[in-house]
Amino acid sequence: MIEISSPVRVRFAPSPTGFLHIGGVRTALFNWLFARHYGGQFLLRIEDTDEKRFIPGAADDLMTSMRWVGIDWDEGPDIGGPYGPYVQSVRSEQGVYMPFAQQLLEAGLAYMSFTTEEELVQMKAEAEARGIKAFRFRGPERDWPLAKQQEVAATGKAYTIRLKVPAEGSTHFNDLVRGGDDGIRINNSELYDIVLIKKTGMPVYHMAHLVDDHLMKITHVLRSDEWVASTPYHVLLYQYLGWHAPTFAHLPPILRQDGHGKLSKRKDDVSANRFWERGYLADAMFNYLTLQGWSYDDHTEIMTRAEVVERFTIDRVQSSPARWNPAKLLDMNGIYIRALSTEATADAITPFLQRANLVPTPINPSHRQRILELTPLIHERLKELGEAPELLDFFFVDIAPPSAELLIPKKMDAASTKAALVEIHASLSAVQEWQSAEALESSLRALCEKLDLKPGQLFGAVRVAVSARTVAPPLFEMLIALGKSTTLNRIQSAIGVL
RNA sequence: GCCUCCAUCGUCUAGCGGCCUAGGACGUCACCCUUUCAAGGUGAAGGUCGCGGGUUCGAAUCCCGCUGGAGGUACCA
Repeated sequence: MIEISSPVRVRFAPSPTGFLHIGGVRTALFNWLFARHYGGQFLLRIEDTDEKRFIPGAADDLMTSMRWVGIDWDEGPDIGGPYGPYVQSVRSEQGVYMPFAQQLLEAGLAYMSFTTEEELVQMKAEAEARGIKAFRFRGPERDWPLAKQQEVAATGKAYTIRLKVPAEGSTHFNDLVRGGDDGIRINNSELYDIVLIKKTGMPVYHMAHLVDDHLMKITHVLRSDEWVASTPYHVLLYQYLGWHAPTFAHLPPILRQDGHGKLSKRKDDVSANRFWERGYLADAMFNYLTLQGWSYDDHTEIMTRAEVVERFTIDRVQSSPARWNPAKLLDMNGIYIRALSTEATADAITPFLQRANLVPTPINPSHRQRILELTPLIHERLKELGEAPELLDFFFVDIAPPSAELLIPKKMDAASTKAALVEIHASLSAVQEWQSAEALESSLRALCEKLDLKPGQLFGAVRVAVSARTVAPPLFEMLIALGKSTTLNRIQSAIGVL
């Protein structure tokens, strides 16, 4: 059993380089769950130290995605907090990071490096040519006295500030989910002198996140597993700065459906906003994501938010990768949709009907009423709310008469189908009360006997005649919803086809 | 290549030395229900616990090796 010392402070620190994809949401979610379960704070921090990849508006999009699944934060760029600001570019401008780089420089634990990117590429190529299998950059300036470094810098030559990693020994850290009891250890000879401050003066991730985590009093770092390889640098930095390192927990990656590689926003259609656009319920997404890398026991999958918060412990987080499984998500979405009330479902599908121009925007009372009537017909058949328009369009707009091919039931021909439809038209015309499915059904069942047709044949012909499709809601409820005159008109049109 | 991590049905997972002739879910298939499609019900197929060695009275569970996969190897995060 892993003991977690409360109170706990965790953060989600995305970089605004595009929309938030589902893997990012999962990372945010686990941090949130961790904070809520162990009783602590969850904060949001924007890591926009990469000027080249920055995308305007991405930060807002990302917050929208998080709010959608129900993740809220106690401190963040939009709401502030005691350790703000929560945007790294702003912090950098305020000079938050430089003093610490300076401290390292003065202690001889970092150095000004005048090697350019071009020179570095060349050095690598040369090393490779000489048969050196792994090139680990150590700047020639690493052993220069600081005064000499400053002298060259004073000439106006551009420089970066690099971490001076130890030549020997190894670096070790513990991880709440990976590496077992012995933790993870790497030889320092595998490390290279990473850049801490770019030549633009902007800190690199390794520097910025670490300074911020310390200043913001982060106690636990739950992040995606791609960071384990650079954690040794972070451990070293904490030592050099004389700070107590937070506890690490590297979350398992979410692999692509085919298992080859991690889920990526470029190759996979997994941006968070895609899911609400297609009609996924936030609760379903929350529940599904919860199971991507975590499980409660051997049989419980459907859980409310409160249940997950209560049950989420770090020791039940998987160390092996999860796999993106859209079929499972779809199934779960169906479960959550079916659990909705008729009213809630009607509200949920309304935007989709509006987007398909089947109902006006804003909605008016009569259309709202109409949607309410129609919702029970498709409610339990819905797996994505976005399917609603195609399931319901023929209730709102005129349909082209179905083709003869679609209209003619099994073991029947055009003539017999036509004859049957004429009889159906007559029978239904005679129905006075157009409100009872039972009345309509008994009328048509009587006709089945009279014409010696199976219900499947006759009902099928009616279904196609009024909806122009073979898959539709239950027939009699559908006829009632359609109304008597529309039903009869469509049957009449179908007769004309044959 | 090198470094690190990971390894149970097609997929996700339960399992932390005897309860396992390995449990659940998704998916698949069959049947029932039935006017179509769903939903629901019942059931089936599907795993020599990646492979090979150990440790132990006993291993899916511990150790070692191998193999496979993923991640990292940027003045990106």
